[in-house]
Amino acid sequence: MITTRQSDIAKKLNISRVTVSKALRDHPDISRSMKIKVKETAADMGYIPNLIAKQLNSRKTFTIGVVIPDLENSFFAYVADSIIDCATEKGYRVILTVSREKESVEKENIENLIGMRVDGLLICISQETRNTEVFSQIKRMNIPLVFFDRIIRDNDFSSVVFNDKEGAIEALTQIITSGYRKIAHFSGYSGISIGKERLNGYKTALKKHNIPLKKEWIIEGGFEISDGRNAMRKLISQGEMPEVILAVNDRVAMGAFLEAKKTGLRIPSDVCFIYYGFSETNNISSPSMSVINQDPRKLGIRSAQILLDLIRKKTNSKPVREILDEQIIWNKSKKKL
Amino acid sequence: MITTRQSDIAKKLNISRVTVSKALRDHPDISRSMKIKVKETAADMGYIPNLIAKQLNSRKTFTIGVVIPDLENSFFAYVADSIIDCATEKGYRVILTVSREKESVEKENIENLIGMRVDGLLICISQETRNTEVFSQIKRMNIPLVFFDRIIRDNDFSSVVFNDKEGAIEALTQIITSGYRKIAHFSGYSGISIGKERLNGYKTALKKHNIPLKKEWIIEGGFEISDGRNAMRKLISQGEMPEVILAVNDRVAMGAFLEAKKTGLRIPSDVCFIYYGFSETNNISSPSMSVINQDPRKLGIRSAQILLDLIRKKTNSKPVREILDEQIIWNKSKKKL
DNA sequence: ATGAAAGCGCTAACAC
DNA sequence: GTGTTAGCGCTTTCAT
Repeated sequence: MITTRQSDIAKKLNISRVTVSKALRDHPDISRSMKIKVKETAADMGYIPNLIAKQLNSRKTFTIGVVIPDLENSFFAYVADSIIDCATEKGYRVILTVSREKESVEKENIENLIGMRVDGLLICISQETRNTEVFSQIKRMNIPLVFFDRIIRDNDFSSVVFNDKEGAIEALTQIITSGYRKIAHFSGYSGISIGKERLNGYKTALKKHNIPLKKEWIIEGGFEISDGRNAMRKLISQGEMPEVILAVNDRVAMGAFLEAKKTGLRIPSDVCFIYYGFSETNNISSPSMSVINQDPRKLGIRSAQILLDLIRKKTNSKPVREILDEQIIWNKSKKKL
Repeated sequence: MITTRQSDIAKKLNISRVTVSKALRDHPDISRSMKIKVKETAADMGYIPNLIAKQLNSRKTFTIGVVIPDLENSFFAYVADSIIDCATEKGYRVILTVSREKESVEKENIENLIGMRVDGLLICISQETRNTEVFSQIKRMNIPLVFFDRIIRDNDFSSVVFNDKEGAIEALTQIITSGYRKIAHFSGYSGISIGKERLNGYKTALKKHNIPLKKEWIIEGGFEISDGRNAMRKLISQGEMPEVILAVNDRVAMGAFLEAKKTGLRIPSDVCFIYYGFSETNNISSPSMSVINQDPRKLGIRSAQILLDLIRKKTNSKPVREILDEQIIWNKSKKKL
């Protein structure tokens, strides 16, 4: 790679490299005419400042490091997009890393980002993550960090998450007061926080309205389309069908939806769906399903804002814990739900 | 931010910083016992090497810069994901920037990445991009660059693109030989390369089978869902309906599909759809549409591979121009198409 | 086997 | 106004 340095400009103009440095940064020391001369030659020579060198002595990189579990998941793609948007607007770059839901990869990514001396970290932990040693080190090193969407317990970092439990309670309350009482839940794994909270919301809502839990109607599995299909098959094989199915995420809902259609069930008259997700994933299912909408852009933007405030010390060191509300988007066919 | 430096380790052990540097890198100069001692204290002190400093004097960053038009577009999200995957595997980081289809933002991003002295660039130009001055500079600076998905004409950079024209010809030929002759095209803008090439393929395919072009059946517009809806409305208002519609991308197809359903058209018996896109976008439309499948992962991986080969001089400087084939995924309801 | 000196490209502090 | 000196954290000679 061929680059022009300040010293090259200095040599060409027969002046000191410091003069060049100052002139380029509009330092008041330098005369107007000299500034113009320097800037013109810099442009002529295609000078592009070496940020690495700048960073080394300012100990600021204007870069934030992001760790997400998976970019193919469009929820996270939207989050990443809005983080980049927000960061870029404020003059920060983004190094994006993907953990593939593996704790070990996550750890590598984080250490790598710290090695790059990013000014702050935005992390959504993997489903596997148990060991919190890395995070203690981050605390010790005093690196600004904001967890988003998923959090580790017992920490004093800032975080931004959705109000999972409340979402289910609100949605199911409305459904129940509309007269439905036969409600099943495809819950993913209740091992990870997201699964647990949503299941928790489901149970709480039913209890609140004195609807007894039916164990067969809480079907665990995974978080993928195939898991939704399996859950639906299992449900159908059991005989009695619910009127409403609450799915833990969009992919499970999709799988269940497709399987239901395949089996000849009419939607929404035989059974209808509501799921945790975000509106953009629901574009083409027909008839459309209802959504407990968790807006990824809101999540990304708030996380980035909080981190940047932390970096710029606009916040005192007390951790900010933000809980975002979801909106419920009802299926357009108002007949059902 | 509190960091441990090599000099801190040196001080603690009462040895020179150079010894520390060498010990950490397993330099043959240093004795086994000293290496162990140094590494242990480094670990104890939570030492994480400063890559910025390393980069400054090696003039290698092990970082590649990526510019994409939009991460909310799941096609590009998949591309980005696979680029990150491929780069990470080979020990490279990725700085991801988004141009939002704006030429000016794209230029800023590129200059920023060069400022960061990335080892190479992976660029998908915005729809607006006309001025190629930045790219000439990149050439002058001798920075490895690979264009993907969209290219600028008359350049000697490497590139990876899909065989747009050929895709339409192959798909339409099969459709025509199955007996269909009434085929419309929702073409986006024919101003940008992608629109032009696909339109070109459509025209060529019809000509090849002696089907006269109907101007009213080539409907321009944009590339979004709303544009698909508009195109469909326009088509319907014109009276005569085609049997098959070739859409320029998934969003246009989606809009057209939804509008057709809304109007009461039966799919696929009244009209059916085939579009440029990738299979994951077609999960839930029902009945499903056919796809001229352009696999974003293939695109991302090949681009990254070519760039990394370029960076590591495995390729001589001759530009590599790769054209990827698409696979046609037919609608499952074999009745139509 | 260990260390002193010099330098990567830039900037802050201090002369002249 | 302009230039000199020193240093950011690390590595690469080259002495000892």
